[in-house]
Amino acid sequence: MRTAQVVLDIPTQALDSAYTYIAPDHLDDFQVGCSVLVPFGGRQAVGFVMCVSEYAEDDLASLEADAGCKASKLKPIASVLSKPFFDENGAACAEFLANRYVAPLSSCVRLFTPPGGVPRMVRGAHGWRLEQPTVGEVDDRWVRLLPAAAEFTPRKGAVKQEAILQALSAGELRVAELTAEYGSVSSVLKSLEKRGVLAVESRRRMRGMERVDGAGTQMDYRSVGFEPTAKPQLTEGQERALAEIEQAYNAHCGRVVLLDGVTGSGKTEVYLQAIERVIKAGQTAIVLVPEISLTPQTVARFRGRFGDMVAVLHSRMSVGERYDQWDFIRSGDARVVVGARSALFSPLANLGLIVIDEEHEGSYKQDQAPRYVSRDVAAWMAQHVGGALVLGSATPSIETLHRVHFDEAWSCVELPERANGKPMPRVDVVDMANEFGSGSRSMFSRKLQNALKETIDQGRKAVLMLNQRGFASFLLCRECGFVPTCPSCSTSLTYHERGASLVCHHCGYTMAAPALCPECGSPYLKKFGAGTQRVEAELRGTIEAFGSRYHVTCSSDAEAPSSMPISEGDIVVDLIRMDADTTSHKGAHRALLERFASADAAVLLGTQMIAKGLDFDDVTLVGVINADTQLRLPDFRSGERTFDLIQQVAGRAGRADLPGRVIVQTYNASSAAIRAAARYDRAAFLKDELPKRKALQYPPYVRLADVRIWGKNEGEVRDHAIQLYEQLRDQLSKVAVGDWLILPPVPCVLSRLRGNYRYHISVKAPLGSDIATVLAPVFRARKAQSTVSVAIDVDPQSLL
DNA sequence: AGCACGCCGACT
DNA sequence: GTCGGCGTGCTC
Repeated sequence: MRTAQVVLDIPTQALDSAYTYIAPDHLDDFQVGCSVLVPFGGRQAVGFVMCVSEYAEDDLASLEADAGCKASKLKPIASVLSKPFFDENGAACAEFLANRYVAPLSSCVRLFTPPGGVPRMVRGAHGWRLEQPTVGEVDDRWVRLLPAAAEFTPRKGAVKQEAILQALSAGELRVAELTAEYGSVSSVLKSLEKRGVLAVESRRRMRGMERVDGAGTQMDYRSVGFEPTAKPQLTEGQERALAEIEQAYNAHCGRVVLLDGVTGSGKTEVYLQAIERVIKAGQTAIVLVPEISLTPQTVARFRGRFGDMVAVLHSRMSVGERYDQWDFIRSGDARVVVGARSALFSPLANLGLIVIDEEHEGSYKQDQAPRYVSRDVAAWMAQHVGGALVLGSATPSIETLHRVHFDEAWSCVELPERANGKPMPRVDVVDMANEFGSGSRSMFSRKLQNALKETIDQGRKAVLMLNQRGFASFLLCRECGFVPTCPSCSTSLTYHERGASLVCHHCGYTMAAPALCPECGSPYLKKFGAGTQRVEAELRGTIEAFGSRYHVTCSSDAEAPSSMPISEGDIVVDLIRMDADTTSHKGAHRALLERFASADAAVLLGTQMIAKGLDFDDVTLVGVINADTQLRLPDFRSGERTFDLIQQVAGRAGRADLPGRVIVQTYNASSAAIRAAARYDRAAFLKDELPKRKALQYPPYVRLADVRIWGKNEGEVRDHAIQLYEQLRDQLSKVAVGDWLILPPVPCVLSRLRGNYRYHISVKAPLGSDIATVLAPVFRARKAQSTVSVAIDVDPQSLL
C-alpha cells in the first residue's frame, strides 16, 4: 500500500506536523512536492506531499507505527492539484527550517511554493470550495510596435486599429490591458501582426524588460541590457579567490568560502566567473543580494554575462511577474537565480553554488516565521546537495569570521586591494563634543564645511549620510522637560516640518505639533536632533554662507530653479535629499539618483538607503553627520553595526581616479568601533568587541534565541512570560547538557509597540547545541491564546 | 484553523 | 422544553 505524508496548508502551530494519507494508485502525476486535496475532519483541506512510502499489505504494524494511529483511520488523498512545487531536497529543507527555527512546518513548506500559484480552500456562498490559482493563467502576452508601424496607416473606419496603434505609440502594453480598454482585440492584433506592424510576445520571452524599484517604491519598466559585457582580466587576488572557490566547489561537500574583500575589490566579477564554471559543469547557481542592492545595474551585470539564463526574484515584483520567474526556473531553462533572500527556495534543479553578497546584511534574516538566517540555511543546503557556498563582504559578520576560524569546512580568502589599485580614502573622525566646546553650534563641523566647500569648488560631488532611524529628532519643553511620546509605543514622536506634525516612526500615529507645552503651557518647545529635513535646510544655509557666488537648488523645492540669476563665476550646487519621505512616490528613487548623476556640483543627503550600492565616480567626499545613532542602541550588535556602516559608507568615496575623503562626526570619538573603522583596522575592532561578547555571553560565543511575548494587558503578558520561563527551565533540566542560560523575562527595550506591552526571554546555549530541543516541546504544547502572542526568534538579529 | 460535542442561561 | 453562548478537543 502506498501512503504519503501530507503537510496541511493551514498556518497553525497545532497542525504543524505531517499527516499520513493513503495514496490510491489511480492518482495522476503523484509525487513529492505536489499540492493535494485531502479529507480532514469532515471537510477538505489543501496540503503538500512531503514523502511517499510503500508498505506490504500484511505489514500494518510498521504503517501504524509511522503514522502514529490506527490504519483504519487513514483516509485516501482525494486528488492531486498541481505539479510538484519542490523535490525531496526541498522537503528536507522545510523540515530542517521548522526544527531549527521552531516554526510551523506549513510556513516552511510555503517558502517553496510559487508566489500566488497555490490552490486553496475558500469560503463561498455554498460552503467551502476549492479555488485554483489564476496567476499562471493571466494573459501575460505583451504587444509592441515594430519599425514598420511608421509606414502603416489604418484604413478609415478601423477605429479599433487606430486606437490600439495610438495606445502603443507610448510604449509596449499587456494584451490584457488592451482587452480591458477596447474589448476583444485578438483578431485586430492578429491581422496587424501578420502585416508586421506589431509584435505580440509572451512575457517570458521578453525577460529583458525588468521592473525595477526604489526603496519601498515601484518604479517604471525599463530595459535592462542583454548586451554581453566583456570578461575582464582578473587581478591576482581575484584569481586566488576564484581558485579557492573552485576548489571548494570541486570538493562537492558543502564547503563555505568567505570572500573578504574591501569595497571595490571586484567581488562581483569573482562570483560571475565562479558561476560560469559551475554552469559549464552542468550545474546551477543562486545569488542572494540584499533587497536594496537588487538594482537594474546589478541585474544587468548578470544578464550581461549569462543572458536569458538568468531569473530574477524580488519581493517587490508583482505576484504575476514573480510567478513567471518561478515558473521559468522550474522549467529548467534558468541556470542562475539572482534575488533577495527568498530566492534561496526557488525550484532550481541541480544546484551547485550559492553566493550571498554582502553577507553581513541584517536583511538576510527573515522577520516573520520561519525566522531563518539565509547564511545558515544556505550552508545547510550546500552541504545537503554537495555544493558550495560563497559569502562575500567587505565587513563580514563576526559570526562568519568566527566560524571560519574553527570550522574546517569554512575557509577565507582576502581581497585587500581595490581592483583599480587605488587606496581606500582617508577617514577623519571629528569629535563633535570638542566642536561644541570650542564654540561651534553648527551641525557641520568646520572640517566638514571646509571639505564641502573644496568639493563644491572643484565641481565634484558629496554624499552626506544621516542615520536617522526615527530616534533623532523630537520635541522637548525647555521649562519642564516634557517630551511628546506616542500613545501606543514607548518612543518619542518625531517632528516633521511638513505640516508641523509629530509622527511615530513605529506605528505611524500622527498629531499636530503643539505650540505650547501640553504639560506646563510653556512656549519654549525646542526641536532636538537632526532629521534629514532640518539638515537639508541648514546645509543650504551653510553652503550659501560660503559666499555670494554659491547658489543652492533643492530637489525638494516646489518651484523650478530657472528663476535664479546666474552670472559668470557663480556655482550652483544641487542639493538632493533622499529618504523615505522623498522616495515614496513612483520613480522618485531613480529620478533623484539620475539628477545627482547628471549634476556638476551636488550634495546627496540621505538616510542609510544611500550607504550601499551607489557607484558614482565623481563622489570625492563622504560625510557621516552623526555616527552615533546606531551605536547608542542598547543592543549587542550595535558596535558591529557602527563599524560596518562606516566601512561601507567610506567605500562610496573616490572609486575612480579622484582621491576620496571621508569625515565621520561623532560624540563618541573614543569608541573602539568608530576609531577602528577610521583606520580600516578590523583586528583592533575585534580585539575590543570579542572580549565583551564573550564576557556577556553573546554570539559568536553562544547560540542565542529570543522569546518575545506581547499583548494589550501588561499583567497578562508578564504572567504568561513568567509561566513560559518556568516551563523552559523545566524543559532545560530535562533534556539539555552544558552551560545553558535562560534569563528571566524582562520588558523589551521597545517596551511598548503599537499598543502592545512587550516582554522577552533570552536563551543562551553553548555553540553547536540544538536550541530546538529545549524550545520546541514547550511551544508545541502551548495552546494559542487570543490575548497574548508569542514569537520565537532563534539566532536573532537584535534583542530590541 | 474549523468544526463538533457539551454543558449552562434566557427565550418561543 | 429549545436556542445558543463559547470552553475543550480532535482532525491522518
